[in-house]
Amino acid sequence: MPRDRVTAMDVAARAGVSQSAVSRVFTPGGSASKETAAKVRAAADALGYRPNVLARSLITGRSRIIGLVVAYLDNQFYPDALERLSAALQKRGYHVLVFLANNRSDVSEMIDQMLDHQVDGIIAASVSLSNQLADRCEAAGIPVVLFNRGQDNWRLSEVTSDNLQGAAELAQYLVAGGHTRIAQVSGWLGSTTGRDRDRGFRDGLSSVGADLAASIDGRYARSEAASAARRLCDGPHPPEAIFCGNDHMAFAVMDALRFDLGMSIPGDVSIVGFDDVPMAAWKSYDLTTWSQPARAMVDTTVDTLMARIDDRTTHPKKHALPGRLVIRTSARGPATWPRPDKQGDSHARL
Amino acid sequence: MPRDRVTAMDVAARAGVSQSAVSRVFTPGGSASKETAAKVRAAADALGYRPNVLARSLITGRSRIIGLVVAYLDNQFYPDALERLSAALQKRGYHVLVFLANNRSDVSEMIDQMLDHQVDGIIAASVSLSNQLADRCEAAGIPVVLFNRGQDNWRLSEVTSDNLQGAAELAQYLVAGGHTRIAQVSGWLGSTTGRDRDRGFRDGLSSVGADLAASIDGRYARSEAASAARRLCDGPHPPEAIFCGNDHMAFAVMDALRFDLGMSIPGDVSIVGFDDVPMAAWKSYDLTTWSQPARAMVDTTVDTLMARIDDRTTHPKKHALPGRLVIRTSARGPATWPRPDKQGDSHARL
DNA sequence: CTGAAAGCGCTAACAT
DNA sequence: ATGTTAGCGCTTTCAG
Repeated sequence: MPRDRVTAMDVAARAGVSQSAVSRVFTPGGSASKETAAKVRAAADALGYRPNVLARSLITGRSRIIGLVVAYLDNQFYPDALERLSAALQKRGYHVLVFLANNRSDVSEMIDQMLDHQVDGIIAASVSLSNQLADRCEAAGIPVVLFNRGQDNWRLSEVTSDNLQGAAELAQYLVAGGHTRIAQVSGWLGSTTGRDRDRGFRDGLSSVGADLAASIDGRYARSEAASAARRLCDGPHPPEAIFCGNDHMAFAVMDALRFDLGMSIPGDVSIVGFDDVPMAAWKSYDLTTWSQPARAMVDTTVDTLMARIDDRTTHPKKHALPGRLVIRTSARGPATWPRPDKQGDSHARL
Repeated sequence: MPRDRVTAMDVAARAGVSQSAVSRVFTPGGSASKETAAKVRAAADALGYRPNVLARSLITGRSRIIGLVVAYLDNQFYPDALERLSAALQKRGYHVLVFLANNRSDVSEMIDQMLDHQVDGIIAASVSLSNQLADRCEAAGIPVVLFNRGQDNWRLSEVTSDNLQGAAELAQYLVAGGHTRIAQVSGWLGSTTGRDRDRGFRDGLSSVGADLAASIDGRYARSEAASAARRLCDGPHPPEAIFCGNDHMAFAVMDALRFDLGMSIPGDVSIVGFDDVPMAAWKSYDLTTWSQPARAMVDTTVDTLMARIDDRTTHPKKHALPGRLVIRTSARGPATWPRPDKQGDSHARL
């Protein structure tokens, strides 16, 4: 029944001031005398008044809402990122309108709906935008930042970790660990992260005179990764090590090898992943992996977005943040790491 | 630069009709002749017009936004639920404003902000609302439904699974499997789900003449569950079986027992969980558990919410949906299950 | 500092 | 079926 919200008008009447006075008191930059403010506040409290954000947004043209598209939530990296993003945004007074682009649901449609809702900015996690879509956002003056996904598009900001470097170091680590036949269950090669990690891994191998024995695209999916692993290892010459394009697939690979093929890890085969999701530290997997700096990635994403919201002339920027190798027990490794010369390098950079 | 959105006015001018004609064409129930509609559509397309949802909501008083509060996302049950809820809501033309009540961040604050945004309804997953908060929502005329959490509050709708029944059947299953010393790492006893499962499990044991050897509150947290498991099993008389208040804790318990205490599952001890999250089927855990009907819970939640949005006089309702035992290998079980008499029962009910 | 007045972009009577 | 006229609840000139 109570469809009668209390409005600024009601408060004004009770406080004996004009409605615009009420508005001023509730507007950050508003100028009002101490007395007026006090009267208004009292009346507002008594009535339980809260400004209608919709009306405010309609005028100011800023909704303080950020649209967030996420592709999937079964890879623990994303719930984790979502949690952090939401917290960071909330701290800055923004709210999050989420869209899950699960299967083949139309990202284009979602972007349109976000635009309809006058979002102040858009974060696309692990989904890519067509040029056309990017245009539409730009036309609407809405900044977009890609999270954990790149794009050959100068209009869009993006935040990733240094996938090339990470995959390369994993490759070197495996070689240093004495592995010869090395295979890969790559991330989806249709995505920039998948391609970059693939590229980085191959380059890393060549940099130490090794090369890739076999590679199958696991498409970041558990079932595909599992079957890839079985195909890779069920032959006469199974690999000694497998690099997985992300942790999520690495878990599937480990399960398949251990329980379907009865192999031991790292006894029969070493496994490394990419991301360092919380589960990678669970003893059942204890996965050696590359840690993507989730916290820094989120902070950078939010900073970048805010900068562009506050100043539309700011240019889009691409960030590739540094990660680090996290050594656990799923892969046989060298006695010491980082290798001495590397150590020197990183000192030199300080 | 393009801060100049195209409005219904622009479209009207170009189409040579009134602005309200434009509105009618874009309003579901609007009456407009085929010709007008065509002209308007053409003009709108040419201009790239899309109605401003904010302005619309301001008038209609309905934002088509649902506020969703989630406590944590590290338990896979919730990302999963979020994904389903978001999809179900989207299908009905609603959007989701998410709030993560991670630590002790104020749920009250979040509810207020949702109210400020004129959400049409609120879903609270795994968080409880004080009576005061419930009042505030009711005063604003916003229906609330609790997901996977109950409350002694007649004003709030709630959707859970039949926690009592589920925990009871798990208890009976363990006893039938020949376990004598049975312990529990309970869900957080400060929550209704935690208490119901605890109650159900104890009742289930007594129903077959058994009782609980030990119980520690794991508070739905991984680390607490792990240490509880160690305390439970590190003594002279370790239990033969442990019931965990949810799968998330069960994984922690299994890891702790296997890797810290070197125990075998189910050789040394049987473990059962509650939820049947996707990970429970992973071979590393292969957890016997109670399947909460996530899909049905989500559908019921959305239906309930929609019903109350469309008709404010609808009374809040409490639903406890049926789940089912999922037998895997983490617990020693009886040769056959369901027990014959049970079988008869369920047939009788058809 | 404060009130009056003009909208933000749209929907919903109300006439025609 | 369509145009005209009021607003939704608020911010923001503009006078004073």
